Amino acid sequence: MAGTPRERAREQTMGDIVRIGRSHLASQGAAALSLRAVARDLGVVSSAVYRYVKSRDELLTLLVVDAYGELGDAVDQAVAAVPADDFAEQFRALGRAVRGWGLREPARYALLFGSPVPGYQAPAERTTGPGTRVVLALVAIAERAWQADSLVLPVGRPEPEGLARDLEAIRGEFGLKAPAAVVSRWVQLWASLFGAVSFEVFGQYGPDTFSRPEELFEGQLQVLVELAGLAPNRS
Amino acid sequence: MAGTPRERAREQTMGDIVRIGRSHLASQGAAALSLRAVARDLGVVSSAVYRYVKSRDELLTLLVVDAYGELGDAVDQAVAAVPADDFAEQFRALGRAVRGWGLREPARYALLFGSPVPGYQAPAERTTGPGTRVVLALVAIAERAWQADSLVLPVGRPEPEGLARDLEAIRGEFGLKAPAAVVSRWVQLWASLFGAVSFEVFGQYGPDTFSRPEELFEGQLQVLVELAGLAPNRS
DNA sequence: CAACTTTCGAGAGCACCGCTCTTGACACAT
DNA sequence: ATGTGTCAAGAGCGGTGCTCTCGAAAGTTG
Repeated sequence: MAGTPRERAREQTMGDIVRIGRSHLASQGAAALSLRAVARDLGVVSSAVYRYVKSRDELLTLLVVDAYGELGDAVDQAVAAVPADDFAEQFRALGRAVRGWGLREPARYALLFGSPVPGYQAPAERTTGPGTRVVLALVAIAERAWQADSLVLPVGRPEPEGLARDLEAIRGEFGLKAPAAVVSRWVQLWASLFGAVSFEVFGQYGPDTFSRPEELFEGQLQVLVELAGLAPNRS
Repeated sequence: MAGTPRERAREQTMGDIVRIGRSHLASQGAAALSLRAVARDLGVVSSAVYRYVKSRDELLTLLVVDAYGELGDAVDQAVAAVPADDFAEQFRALGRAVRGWGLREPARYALLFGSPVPGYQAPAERTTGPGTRVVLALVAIAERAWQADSLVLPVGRPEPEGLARDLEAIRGEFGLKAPAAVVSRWVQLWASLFGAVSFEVFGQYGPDTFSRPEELFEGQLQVLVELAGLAPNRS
Protein backbone atom coordinates (compact mmCIF):
# COMPACT_ATOMS: atom_id res chain seq x y z
CA MET A 1 0.00 0.00 0.00
CA ALA A 2 2.92 2.35 0.56
CA GLY A 3 4.61 3.97 -2.40
CA THR A 4 8.11 5.31 -2.32
CA PRO A 5 9.78 5.86 1.04
CA ARG A 6 9.29 9.56 0.44
CA GLU A 7 5.56 9.17 0.12
CA ARG A 8 5.49 7.04 3.22
CA ALA A 9 7.42 9.62 5.21
CA ARG A 10 5.19 12.36 3.95
CA GLU A 11 2.04 10.52 4.90
CA GLN A 12 3.45 9.86 8.35
CA THR A 13 4.19 13.53 8.88
CA MET A 14 0.76 14.56 7.61
CA GLY A 15 -0.81 12.19 10.11
CA ASP A 16 1.29 13.61 12.90
CA ILE A 17 0.26 17.14 12.00
CA VAL A 18 -3.42 16.27 12.05
CA ARG A 19 -3.02 14.40 15.32
CA ILE A 20 -1.21 17.31 16.98
CA GLY A 21 -3.66 19.81 15.54
CA ARG A 22 -6.56 17.74 16.86
CA SER A 23 -5.11 17.76 20.35
CA HIS A 24 -4.53 21.52 20.23
CA LEU A 25 -8.03 22.03 18.94
CA ALA A 26 -9.46 19.91 21.72
CA SER A 27 -7.52 21.66 24.44
CA GLN A 28 -7.62 25.28 23.32
CA GLY A 29 -10.24 25.70 20.65
CA ALA A 30 -10.18 26.63 17.00
CA ALA A 31 -9.16 30.26 17.41
CA ALA A 32 -6.09 29.27 19.40
CA LEU A 33 -4.95 26.79 16.78
CA SER A 34 -1.59 27.90 15.48
CA LEU A 35 0.72 26.36 12.95
CA ARG A 36 3.69 27.54 14.96
CA ALA A 37 2.53 25.63 18.00
CA VAL A 38 1.93 22.54 15.87
CA ALA A 39 5.45 22.93 14.50
CA ARG A 40 6.84 23.15 18.01
CA ASP A 41 5.13 19.96 19.06
CA LEU A 42 6.28 18.35 15.86
CA GLY A 43 9.83 19.29 16.79
CA VAL A 44 10.32 21.37 13.69
CA VAL A 45 10.62 25.01 12.76
CA SER A 46 7.40 26.76 11.84
CA SER A 47 8.07 27.26 8.18
CA ALA A 48 8.63 23.57 7.67
CA VAL A 49 4.96 22.82 8.35
CA TYR A 50 4.04 24.81 5.27
CA ARG A 51 5.62 22.07 3.20
CA TYR A 52 2.72 19.87 4.24
CA VAL A 53 -0.14 22.23 4.96
CA LYS A 54 -0.70 25.20 2.72
CA SER A 55 -2.14 27.47 5.39
CA ARG A 56 -3.84 27.57 8.72
CA ASP A 57 -7.20 27.31 6.96
CA GLU A 58 -6.01 24.19 5.22
CA LEU A 59 -5.24 22.62 8.58
CA LEU A 60 -8.66 23.70 9.79
CA THR A 61 -10.24 21.95 6.83
CA LEU A 62 -8.33 18.77 7.62
CA LEU A 63 -9.57 18.93 11.19
CA VAL A 64 -13.13 19.60 10.05
CA VAL A 65 -13.30 16.49 7.87
CA ASP A 66 -11.52 14.55 10.61
CA ALA A 67 -14.15 15.61 13.15
CA TYR A 68 -17.06 15.00 10.81
CA GLY A 69 -15.70 11.56 10.15
CA GLU A 70 -15.39 10.68 13.79
CA LEU A 71 -18.85 11.97 14.61
CA GLY A 72 -20.29 10.13 11.65
CA ASP A 73 -18.61 6.91 12.74
CA ALA A 74 -19.92 7.31 16.29
CA VAL A 75 -23.44 7.91 15.01
CA ASP A 76 -23.43 5.05 12.53
CA GLN A 77 -22.07 2.69 15.11
CA ALA A 78 -24.65 3.71 17.71
CA VAL A 79 -27.54 3.31 15.27
CA ALA A 80 -26.26 -0.03 14.03
CA ALA A 81 -26.21 -1.39 17.57
CA VAL A 82 -29.99 -1.07 17.84
CA PRO A 83 -32.40 -3.76 16.59
CA ALA A 84 -33.27 -3.01 12.99
CA ASP A 85 -36.98 -2.70 13.67
CA ASP A 86 -36.83 -0.37 16.67
CA PHE A 87 -36.77 2.94 14.88
CA ALA A 88 -37.56 5.07 17.91
CA GLU A 89 -34.59 3.62 19.73
CA GLN A 90 -32.43 4.15 16.67
CA PHE A 91 -33.36 7.79 16.79
CA ARG A 92 -32.57 7.99 20.48
CA ALA A 93 -29.27 6.22 19.93
CA LEU A 94 -28.36 8.72 17.23
CA GLY A 95 -29.22 11.60 19.54
CA ARG A 96 -27.25 10.17 22.42
CA ALA A 97 -24.28 9.56 20.15
CA VAL A 98 -24.27 13.18 19.01
CA ARG A 99 -24.63 14.45 22.55
CA GLY A 100 -21.96 12.12 23.87
CA TRP A 101 -19.48 13.05 21.19
CA GLY A 102 -20.21 16.75 21.64
CA LEU A 103 -19.68 16.63 25.38
CA ARG A 104 -16.55 14.57 24.97
CA GLU A 105 -15.14 16.85 22.26
CA PRO A 106 -16.59 20.30 22.86
CA ALA A 107 -13.99 22.20 20.84
CA ARG A 108 -14.38 19.93 17.83
CA TYR A 109 -18.16 20.03 18.16
CA ALA A 110 -17.91 23.80 18.23
CA LEU A 111 -15.81 23.74 15.09
CA LEU A 112 -18.55 21.87 13.25
CA PHE A 113 -21.73 23.33 14.70
CA GLY A 114 -20.78 26.53 16.46
CA SER A 115 -19.91 29.93 15.16
CA PRO A 116 -18.27 29.82 11.78
CA VAL A 117 -14.56 30.58 12.15
CA PRO A 118 -14.26 34.15 10.87
CA GLY A 119 -12.48 34.47 7.58
CA TYR A 120 -12.61 30.75 7.08
CA GLN A 121 -14.92 29.18 4.55
CA ALA A 122 -14.96 25.40 4.52
CA PRO A 123 -14.40 24.23 0.95
CA ALA A 124 -17.70 22.61 0.03
CA GLU A 125 -16.20 19.94 -2.20
CA ARG A 126 -14.27 18.49 0.71
CA THR A 127 -16.63 18.98 3.64
CA THR A 128 -20.19 18.46 2.38
CA GLY A 129 -19.72 14.73 2.03
CA PRO A 130 -18.55 14.04 5.57
CA GLY A 131 -20.72 16.88 6.84
CA THR A 132 -24.01 15.37 5.78
CA ARG A 133 -23.49 11.96 7.29
CA VAL A 134 -25.49 12.68 10.43
CA VAL A 135 -28.52 14.15 8.74
CA LEU A 136 -28.37 11.35 6.20
CA ALA A 137 -28.36 8.80 9.01
CA LEU A 138 -31.34 10.62 10.44
CA VAL A 139 -33.45 10.59 7.31
CA ALA A 140 -32.31 7.03 6.67
CA ILE A 141 -34.05 6.05 9.89
CA ALA A 142 -37.14 7.90 8.74
CA GLU A 143 -37.03 6.21 5.37
CA ARG A 144 -36.68 2.74 6.86
CA ALA A 145 -39.48 3.42 9.32
CA TRP A 146 -41.64 4.69 6.50
CA GLN A 147 -41.01 1.66 4.37
CA ALA A 148 -41.75 -0.57 7.37
CA ASP A 149 -45.05 1.30 7.78
CA SER A 150 -44.01 2.37 11.26
CA LEU A 151 -44.20 6.09 10.71
CA VAL A 152 -47.28 8.17 11.44
CA LEU A 153 -47.59 10.87 8.81
CA PRO A 154 -47.51 14.26 10.48
CA VAL A 155 -50.71 16.20 10.07
CA GLY A 156 -50.61 19.83 9.18
CA ARG A 157 -51.23 22.41 6.56
CA PRO A 158 -49.68 21.73 3.19
CA GLU A 159 -46.24 23.24 2.76
CA PRO A 160 -45.91 26.51 0.87
CA GLU A 161 -44.86 26.17 -2.73
CA GLY A 162 -41.21 27.13 -2.39
CA LEU A 163 -40.58 24.78 0.50
CA ALA A 164 -42.51 22.01 -1.26
CA ARG A 165 -40.21 22.30 -4.25
CA ASP A 166 -37.11 22.18 -2.07
CA LEU A 167 -38.39 19.12 -0.28
CA GLU A 168 -39.13 17.38 -3.57
CA ALA A 169 -35.57 18.11 -4.66
CA ILE A 170 -34.26 16.48 -1.50
CA ARG A 171 -36.52 13.48 -1.97
CA GLY A 172 -35.31 13.10 -5.50
CA GLU A 173 -31.65 13.50 -4.69
CA PHE A 174 -31.69 10.67 -2.19
CA GLY A 175 -34.43 8.59 -3.76
CA LEU A 176 -36.69 8.81 -0.73
CA LYS A 177 -40.07 7.14 -0.77
CA ALA A 178 -41.23 8.90 2.35
CA PRO A 179 -43.43 11.88 1.50
CA ALA A 180 -42.32 15.48 1.70
CA ALA A 181 -44.13 16.08 4.98
CA VAL A 182 -41.98 13.43 6.61
CA VAL A 183 -38.78 14.91 5.22
CA SER A 184 -39.80 18.35 6.41
CA ARG A 185 -40.59 17.07 9.86
CA TRP A 186 -37.30 15.24 10.17
CA VAL A 187 -35.30 18.22 9.08
CA GLN A 188 -36.96 20.07 11.92
CA LEU A 189 -36.09 17.24 14.28
CA TRP A 190 -32.51 17.51 13.11
CA ALA A 191 -32.37 21.18 14.03
CA SER A 192 -34.09 20.62 17.37
CA LEU A 193 -31.74 17.82 18.29
CA PHE A 194 -28.68 19.91 17.63
CA GLY A 195 -30.26 22.82 19.44
CA ALA A 196 -30.54 20.71 22.56
CA VAL A 197 -27.02 19.37 22.23
CA SER A 198 -25.53 22.78 21.44
CA PHE A 199 -27.19 24.41 24.43
CA GLU A 200 -25.66 21.81 26.66
CA VAL A 201 -22.22 21.73 25.05
CA PHE A 202 -21.99 25.51 24.88
CA GLY A 203 -23.22 25.97 28.43
CA GLN A 204 -26.33 27.98 27.65
CA TYR A 205 -28.21 26.40 30.53
CA GLY A 206 -25.77 27.82 33.01
CA PRO A 207 -23.50 25.86 35.26
CA ASP A 208 -25.92 24.98 38.05
CA THR A 209 -29.39 25.04 36.57
CA PHE A 210 -29.68 21.36 35.83
CA SER A 211 -27.97 18.88 38.09
CA ARG A 212 -28.58 15.99 35.71
CA PRO A 213 -28.58 17.33 32.14
CA GLU A 214 -28.90 13.84 30.74
CA GLU A 215 -32.38 13.63 32.23
CA LEU A 216 -33.36 16.82 30.49
CA PHE A 217 -31.93 15.46 27.27
CA GLU A 218 -33.81 12.18 27.56
CA GLY A 219 -37.01 14.13 27.97
CA GLN A 220 -36.12 16.12 24.87
CA LEU A 221 -35.46 12.91 22.96
CA GLN A 222 -38.81 11.52 24.04
CA VAL A 223 -40.63 14.59 22.76
CA LEU A 224 -38.74 14.43 19.49
CA VAL A 225 -39.54 10.74 19.07
CA GLU A 226 -43.22 11.51 19.38
CA LEU A 227 -42.82 14.45 17.05
CA ALA A 228 -41.13 12.18 14.58
CA GLY A 229 -44.22 10.04 14.33
CA LEU A 230 -42.47 7.03 15.81
CA ALA A 231 -44.75 5.26 18.25
CA PRO A 232 -42.70 4.98 21.44
CA ASN A 233 -43.67 1.39 22.14
CA ARG A 234 -45.12 -0.46 19.21
CA SER A 235 -45.07 -3.88 20.83
CA MET B 1 -27.11 63.83 34.71
CA ALA B 2 -23.47 64.34 33.78
CA GLY B 3 -20.87 64.56 36.48
CA THR B 4 -17.55 66.25 36.08
CA PRO B 5 -16.33 66.99 32.57
CA ARG B 6 -13.82 64.18 33.02
CA GLU B 7 -16.57 61.67 33.70
CA ARG B 8 -18.49 62.94 30.72
CA ALA B 9 -15.49 62.58 28.45
CA ARG B 10 -14.77 59.16 29.82
CA GLU B 11 -18.31 57.99 29.22
CA GLN B 12 -18.18 59.38 25.72
CA THR B 13 -14.98 57.50 24.96
CA MET B 14 -16.34 54.28 26.46
CA GLY B 15 -19.37 54.59 24.23
CA ASP B 16 -17.18 55.15 21.20
CA ILE B 17 -15.13 52.07 22.04
CA VAL B 18 -18.22 49.88 22.34
CA ARG B 19 -19.64 51.32 19.14
CA ILE B 20 -16.43 50.71 17.20
CA GLY B 21 -16.04 47.27 18.74
CA ARG B 22 -19.60 46.42 17.76
CA SER B 23 -18.98 47.38 14.16
CA HIS B 24 -15.76 45.35 14.04
CA LEU B 25 -17.56 42.43 15.63
CA ALA B 26 -20.37 42.63 13.13
CA SER B 27 -18.08 42.85 10.13
CA GLN B 28 -15.31 40.44 11.05
CA GLY B 29 -16.43 38.27 13.93
CA ALA B 30 -15.32 37.85 17.50
CA ALA B 31 -11.97 36.20 16.83
CA ALA B 32 -10.92 39.10 14.60
CA LEU B 33 -11.78 41.67 17.23
CA SER B 34 -8.60 43.47 18.18
CA LEU B 35 -8.00 46.29 20.59
CA ARG B 36 -5.36 47.69 18.29
CA ALA B 37 -7.84 48.00 15.46
CA VAL B 38 -10.32 49.64 17.78
CA ALA B 39 -7.60 52.05 18.84
CA ARG B 40 -6.84 52.85 15.23
CA ASP B 41 -10.46 53.66 14.49
CA LEU B 42 -10.62 55.67 17.65
CA GLY B 43 -7.65 57.67 16.42
CA VAL B 44 -5.53 56.76 19.35
CA VAL B 45 -2.51 54.62 20.10
CA SER B 46 -3.22 51.07 21.23
CA SER B 47 -2.05 51.38 24.79
CA ALA B 48 -4.43 54.26 25.40
CA VAL B 49 -7.44 51.98 25.04
CA TYR B 50 -6.27 50.06 28.09
CA ARG B 51 -7.12 53.13 30.13
CA TYR B 52 -10.75 52.37 29.42
CA VAL B 53 -10.92 48.63 28.85
CA LYS B 54 -8.86 46.34 30.99
CA SER B 55 -8.37 43.67 28.36
CA ARG B 56 -9.72 42.22 25.17
CA ASP B 57 -11.92 39.94 27.23
CA GLU B 58 -13.33 42.95 29.01
CA LEU B 59 -14.31 44.44 25.66
CA LEU B 60 -15.90 41.14 24.70
CA THR B 61 -17.95 41.23 27.88
CA LEU B 62 -19.14 44.73 27.07
CA LEU B 63 -20.17 43.57 23.62
CA VAL B 64 -21.90 40.49 25.04
CA VAL B 65 -24.12 42.51 27.35
CA ASP B 66 -24.68 45.00 24.55
CA ALA B 67 -25.85 42.25 22.24
CA TYR B 68 -27.99 40.55 24.88
CA GLY B 69 -29.62 43.86 25.56
CA GLU B 70 -30.44 44.52 21.95
CA LEU B 71 -31.80 41.03 21.40
CA GLY B 72 -33.84 41.27 24.57
CA ASP B 73 -35.27 44.60 23.46
CA ALA B 74 -36.18 43.21 20.05
CA VAL B 75 -37.90 40.21 21.62
CA ASP B 76 -39.81 42.19 24.22
CA GLN B 77 -40.95 44.66 21.64
CA ALA B 78 -42.11 41.93 19.26
CA VAL B 79 -44.05 40.12 21.96
CA ALA B 80 -45.61 43.32 23.23
CA ALA B 81 -46.96 44.09 19.76
CA VAL B 82 -49.19 41.01 19.84
CA PRO B 83 -52.65 41.01 21.44
CA ALA B 84 -52.32 40.01 25.07
CA ASP B 85 -54.55 36.98 24.74
CA ASP B 86 -52.99 35.44 21.62
CA PHE B 87 -50.27 33.40 23.25
CA ALA B 88 -49.48 31.28 20.22
CA GLU B 89 -48.82 34.39 18.20
CA GLN B 90 -46.72 35.82 21.00
CA PHE B 91 -44.58 32.72 20.82
CA ARG B 92 -44.28 33.03 17.07
CA ALA B 93 -43.42 36.70 17.37
CA LEU B 94 -40.67 35.86 19.85
CA GLY B 95 -39.29 33.24 17.52
CA ARG B 96 -39.37 35.55 14.53
CA ALA B 97 -37.67 38.28 16.52
CA VAL B 98 -34.84 35.96 17.49
CA ARG B 99 -34.44 34.71 13.95
CA GLY B 100 -34.60 38.19 12.49
CA TRP B 101 -32.01 39.56 14.86
CA GLY B 102 -29.76 36.57 14.33
CA LEU B 103 -29.85 36.88 10.56
CA ARG B 104 -29.33 40.61 10.77
CA GLU B 105 -26.43 40.30 13.22
CA PRO B 106 -24.82 36.92 12.59
CA ALA B 107 -21.51 37.70 14.26
CA ARG B 108 -23.16 39.05 17.39
CA TYR B 109 -25.59 36.13 17.44
CA ALA B 110 -22.60 33.83 17.18
CA LEU B 111 -20.98 35.60 20.09
CA LEU B 112 -23.99 34.83 22.27
CA PHE B 113 -25.09 31.41 21.06
CA GLY B 114 -22.20 29.97 19.09
CA SER B 115 -18.97 28.43 20.16
CA PRO B 116 -17.70 29.87 23.37
CA VAL B 117 -14.72 32.10 22.62
CA PRO B 118 -11.76 30.00 23.75
CA GLY B 119 -10.07 31.22 26.86
CA TYR B 120 -12.91 33.62 27.50
CA GLN B 121 -15.40 33.04 30.26
CA ALA B 122 -18.24 35.52 30.45
CA PRO B 123 -18.40 36.85 34.00
CA ALA B 124 -21.68 35.47 35.31
CA GLU B 125 -22.47 38.46 37.49
CA ARG B 126 -22.58 40.76 34.49
CA THR B 127 -24.05 38.54 31.79
CA THR B 128 -26.63 36.27 33.40
CA GLY B 129 -29.09 39.09 33.88
CA PRO B 130 -29.18 40.29 30.25
CA GLY B 131 -28.58 36.73 29.07
CA THR B 132 -31.75 35.29 30.52
CA ARG B 133 -34.13 37.85 29.13
CA VAL B 134 -35.18 35.73 26.16
CA VAL B 135 -35.88 32.56 28.07
CA LEU B 136 -37.65 34.61 30.69
CA ALA B 137 -39.84 36.17 28.02
CA LEU B 138 -40.53 32.67 26.79
CA VAL B 139 -41.63 31.23 30.12
CA ALA B 140 -43.52 34.45 30.80
CA ILE B 141 -45.69 33.64 27.81
CA ALA B 142 -46.18 30.14 29.16
CA GLU B 143 -47.07 31.48 32.57
CA ARG B 144 -49.60 33.94 31.22
CA ALA B 145 -51.13 31.28 29.01
CA TRP B 146 -51.32 28.93 31.97
CA GLN B 147 -52.98 31.49 34.17
CA ALA B 148 -55.43 32.23 31.36
CA ASP B 149 -56.19 28.53 31.19
CA SER B 150 -55.03 28.46 27.56
CA LEU B 151 -52.30 25.90 27.98
CA VAL B 152 -52.77 22.20 27.47
CA LEU B 153 -50.70 20.31 30.01
CA PRO B 154 -48.24 18.09 28.18
CA VAL B 155 -48.79 14.42 28.83
CA GLY B 156 -45.91 12.15 29.53
CA ARG B 157 -44.09 10.14 32.11
CA PRO B 158 -43.26 11.91 35.32
CA GLU B 159 -39.86 13.54 35.35
CA PRO B 160 -36.98 11.73 37.03
CA GLU B 161 -36.23 12.91 40.53
CA GLY B 162 -33.17 15.04 39.79
CA LEU B 163 -34.83 16.92 36.98
CA ALA B 164 -38.01 17.33 39.03
CA ARG B 165 -36.01 19.03 41.77
CA ASP B 166 -34.30 21.37 39.30
CA LEU B 167 -37.64 22.31 37.79
CA GLU B 168 -39.09 23.01 41.20
CA ALA B 169 -36.13 25.28 41.91
CA ILE B 170 -36.84 27.18 38.70
CA ARG B 171 -40.52 27.46 39.53
CA GLY B 172 -39.68 28.77 42.96
CA GLU B 173 -37.09 31.26 41.74
CA PHE B 174 -39.50 32.94 39.39
CA GLY B 175 -42.70 32.31 41.31
CA LEU B 176 -44.28 30.32 38.52
CA LYS B 177 -47.73 28.87 38.94
CA ALA B 178 -47.46 26.68 35.88
CA PRO B 179 -46.54 23.11 36.83
CA ALA B 180 -43.13 21.60 36.34
CA ALA B 181 -44.17 19.68 33.24
CA VAL B 182 -44.93 22.97 31.51
CA VAL B 183 -41.60 24.48 32.53
CA SER B 184 -39.77 21.42 31.30
CA ARG B 185 -41.57 21.49 27.99
CA TRP B 186 -40.86 25.16 27.44
CA VAL B 187 -37.20 24.77 28.21
CA GLN B 188 -37.16 22.18 25.46
CA LEU B 189 -38.97 24.58 23.15
CA TRP B 190 -36.32 27.17 23.94
CA ALA B 191 -33.55 24.82 22.86
CA SER B 192 -35.40 23.74 19.73
CA LEU B 193 -36.10 27.32 18.71
CA PHE B 194 -32.46 28.29 18.99
CA GLY B 195 -31.46 25.11 17.22
CA ALA B 196 -33.52 26.14 14.23
CA VAL B 197 -32.23 29.70 14.26
CA SER B 198 -28.62 28.63 14.76
CA PHE B 199 -28.74 26.19 11.88
CA GLU B 200 -29.94 28.93 9.62
CA VAL B 201 -27.60 31.66 10.88
CA PHE B 202 -24.58 29.36 10.87
CA GLY B 203 -25.37 27.99 7.43
CA GLN B 204 -25.79 24.35 8.42
CA TYR B 205 -28.49 23.85 5.82
CA GLY B 206 -26.07 24.65 3.05
CA PRO B 207 -26.31 27.56 0.68
CA ASP B 208 -28.81 26.19 -1.81
CA THR B 209 -30.86 23.60 -0.01
CA PHE B 210 -33.77 25.83 0.93
CA SER B 211 -34.76 28.63 -1.37
CA ARG B 212 -37.11 30.14 1.20
CA PRO B 213 -35.75 29.41 4.65
CA GLU B 214 -38.45 31.52 6.27
CA GLU B 215 -41.01 28.99 5.12
CA LEU B 216 -39.07 26.23 6.79
CA PHE B 217 -38.88 28.33 9.92
CA GLU B 218 -42.58 29.05 9.94
CA GLY B 219 -43.22 25.32 9.77
CA GLN B 220 -40.85 24.84 12.67
CA LEU B 221 -42.67 27.53 14.64
CA GLN B 222 -45.98 25.86 13.96
CA VAL B 223 -44.72 22.53 15.26
CA LEU B 224 -43.30 24.20 18.34
CA VAL B 225 -46.57 26.02 19.00
CA GLU B 226 -48.40 22.72 19.01
CA LEU B 227 -45.69 21.20 21.17
CA ALA B 228 -46.08 24.08 23.56
CA GLY B 229 -49.69 23.15 24.20
CA LEU B 230 -50.98 26.36 22.69
CA ALA B 231 -54.03 25.69 20.59
CA PRO B 232 -53.19 27.16 17.18
CA ASN B 233 -56.62 28.70 16.67
CA ARG B 234 -58.64 29.10 19.78
CA SER B 235 -61.36 31.23 18.28
C1' DC C 1 -2.96 82.29 41.66
C1' DA C 2 0.23 78.60 42.55
C1' DA C 3 1.16 74.01 43.83
C1' DC C 4 -0.27 69.43 43.89
C1' DT C 5 -2.65 65.32 42.21
C1' DT C 6 -4.95 62.69 38.96
C1' DT C 7 -5.76 61.26 34.42
C1' DC C 8 -4.56 60.25 29.99
C1' DG C 9 -2.09 59.61 25.48
C1' DA C 10 2.25 58.36 23.41
C1' DG C 11 5.96 55.40 22.68
C1' DA C 12 8.96 51.54 23.36
C1' DG C 13 9.21 46.89 24.17
C1' DC C 14 8.10 41.76 24.95
C1' DA C 15 6.35 37.55 23.19
C1' DC C 16 3.33 35.60 20.19
C1' DC C 17 0.92 34.88 15.57
C1' DG C 18 0.47 33.76 9.97
C1' DC C 19 3.03 33.76 6.17
C1' DT C 20 6.97 34.39 2.57
C1' DC C 21 11.45 34.03 0.83
C1' DT C 22 16.13 32.41 0.50
C1' DT C 23 19.69 29.20 1.58
C1' DG C 24 21.90 25.05 2.30
C1' DA C 25 21.78 20.07 3.16
C1' DC C 26 20.15 15.66 2.27
C1' DA C 27 17.99 11.65 -0.07
C1' DC C 28 16.68 9.82 -4.12
C1' DA C 29 16.80 8.42 -9.11
C1' DT C 30 19.44 8.08 -13.17
C1' DA D 1 28.89 9.98 -9.57
C1' DT D 2 26.00 13.31 -11.03
C1' DG D 3 21.96 15.77 -11.17
C1' DT D 4 17.13 16.62 -9.26
C1' DG D 5 13.83 17.30 -6.14
C1' DT D 6 12.50 17.65 -1.38
C1' DC D 7 13.14 19.28 2.99
C1' DA D 8 14.30 22.08 7.36
C1' DA D 9 16.24 26.26 8.87
C1' DG D 10 16.49 31.07 9.40
C1' DA D 11 15.46 35.82 8.63
C1' DG D 12 12.01 38.96 8.00
C1' DC D 13 7.27 41.48 7.39
C1' DG D 14 3.24 43.05 9.53
C1' DG D 15 -0.05 41.90 12.76
C1' DT D 16 -1.72 40.72 17.76
C1' DG D 17 -2.32 41.36 23.37
C1' DC D 18 -0.35 43.50 26.97
C1' DT D 19 3.01 46.18 30.17
C1' DC D 20 5.82 49.81 31.37
C1' DT D 21 7.52 54.51 31.60
C1' DC D 22 7.25 59.29 30.64
C1' DG D 23 5.49 63.78 29.79
C1' DA D 24 1.63 66.76 29.21
C1' DA D 25 -2.72 68.31 30.26
C1' DA D 26 -6.59 68.79 33.16
C1' DG D 27 -8.74 69.10 37.53
C1' DT D 28 -8.29 69.96 42.60
C1' DT D 29 -6.71 72.13 46.58
C1' DG D 30 -4.24 75.52 49.44
